[in-house]
Amino acid sequence: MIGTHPGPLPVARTAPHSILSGTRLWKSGFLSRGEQHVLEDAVSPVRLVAPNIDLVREGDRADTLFIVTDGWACRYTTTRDGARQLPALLVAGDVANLDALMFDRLDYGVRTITHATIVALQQDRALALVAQHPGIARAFTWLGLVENAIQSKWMLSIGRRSALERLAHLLCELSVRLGAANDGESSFPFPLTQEQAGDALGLTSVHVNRMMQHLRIRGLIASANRLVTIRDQAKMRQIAGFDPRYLHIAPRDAQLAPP
Amino acid sequence: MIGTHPGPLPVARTAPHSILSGTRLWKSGFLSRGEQHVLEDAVSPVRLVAPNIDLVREGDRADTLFIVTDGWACRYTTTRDGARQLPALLVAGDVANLDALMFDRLDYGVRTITHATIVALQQDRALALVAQHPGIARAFTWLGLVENAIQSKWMLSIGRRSALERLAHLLCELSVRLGAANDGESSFPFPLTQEQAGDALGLTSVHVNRMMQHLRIRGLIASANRLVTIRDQAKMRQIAGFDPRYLHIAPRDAQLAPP
DNA sequence: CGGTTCGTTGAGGCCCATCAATCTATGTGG
DNA sequence: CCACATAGATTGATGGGCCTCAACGAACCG
Repeated sequence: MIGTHPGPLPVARTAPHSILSGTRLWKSGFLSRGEQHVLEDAVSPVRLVAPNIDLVREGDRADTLFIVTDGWACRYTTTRDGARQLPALLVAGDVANLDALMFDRLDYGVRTITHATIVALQQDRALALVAQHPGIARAFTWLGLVENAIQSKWMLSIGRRSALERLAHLLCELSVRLGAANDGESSFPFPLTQEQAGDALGLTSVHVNRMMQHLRIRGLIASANRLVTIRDQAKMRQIAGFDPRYLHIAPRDAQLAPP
Repeated sequence: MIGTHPGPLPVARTAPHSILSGTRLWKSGFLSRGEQHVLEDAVSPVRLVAPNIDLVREGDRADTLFIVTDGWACRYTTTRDGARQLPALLVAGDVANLDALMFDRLDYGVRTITHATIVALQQDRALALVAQHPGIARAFTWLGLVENAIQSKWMLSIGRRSALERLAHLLCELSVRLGAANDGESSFPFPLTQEQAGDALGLTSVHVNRMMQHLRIRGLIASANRLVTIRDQAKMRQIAGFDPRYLHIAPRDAQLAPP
């Protein structure tokens, strides 16, 4: 569904067809080859999940980490009166619920957006791996820190940017995270319902619709059957105030990973 | 300025007057006594900082972790046109910039709010400690995960709650984080300027002012010289939709910490 | 005591929510 | 293959929550 990531940075490849290559854990560059194998072995068989299925519900016990290997999912939180906010969009390669590593209860839910392939990792096994393999430990904490950085930027968007800027910022972010071309034009899948986009941006679906039109009419984007193409990267980033560094796509010392 | 935290949960005390006891790293319960000493030794001498001083500016190199041992500080981010959003408020015991552990550049700034006492930890020393001491590693990643959870809740507030609910939620959160009494009334220092509160909540200072009055007139809070008291916890939590579990004040296995 | 920061209050307006209707696309069963 | 159902996109009208601008009061401080 979502193509595998060719990846802008050439990561030392190991087993090219392993289920977890392409994962952010891998791309972090912290895993030795041995650790990669150990992790592959610890993980559950791949599971295919239909759209709009909860992997975890808000407040559920959390004895399993989920890794999204294909498709889209999201974390979601809700207020008592049913309003929904997505703290994170999860694309191929993302770990859905890092907290499950150390918490026994999640205060958010995880739900698929598209058809998705999911791999599970039991909490106790993950903890054991983290204790025994420094590279795995580092990869996990690195992921946590990156998520933190992304969330901070989302807060800035939701708290201080206009609806148009917010939407533009999200599209710029996804363009980079999905590894779409960074020059001139860039196309990437965007399977979100306008309602889901609104839940990510703190807006209503109606207003997302109007802002999308705004961007379309201005010739900044085009969109057709769940695919968005940014026609003018420079202008979009200008509107959004987007600077991709916060995504930490290239970790500080990916090249320095132990052999 | 801000009192030391007696702490609602009885943590196994070690050196009672050590500079880092009272810190969330300590309270995490993951540090063995030896690790506590090692950490104490690795840390810079205490530094007193005046209000409104940047410890790190946005985009600065980040070779130092800062731990707030007394007073208040905040992380801040800004848009190109100067709007400010605080992704986090930092009170006594918080680590200001966990990311400095693995990133070489921060995409947010850290600034004091009140007079504060700060302790610094060099990145390379921190990394060495994390590599050698599993308890220290676990404490750091646990802290990162908790910060994640708090940020998610803030996003929900900013994205989906009304101004009144947002403010109420923040006050409820601070009441718990500061260890104020949880029954009936609870008083705690609130040194934020209304403008700073607005920057935390995604509001203007004017509107924060109006919402504070709203809460005051309804008899829900009282505030005088930088001190807030919540008069009716139950009703405040009701308004805010506040459930303290996301703060993870008591870590899952604090009691299980190695001796 | 003058300056500066912060809190308070008012008037006016805009951005986005709300409500509601229509249109389109996709799928389903007969 | 069509009738129908359903989910999602689109459009319009209306209103309100919060912002903006501006002025004034209050507290703090050298």
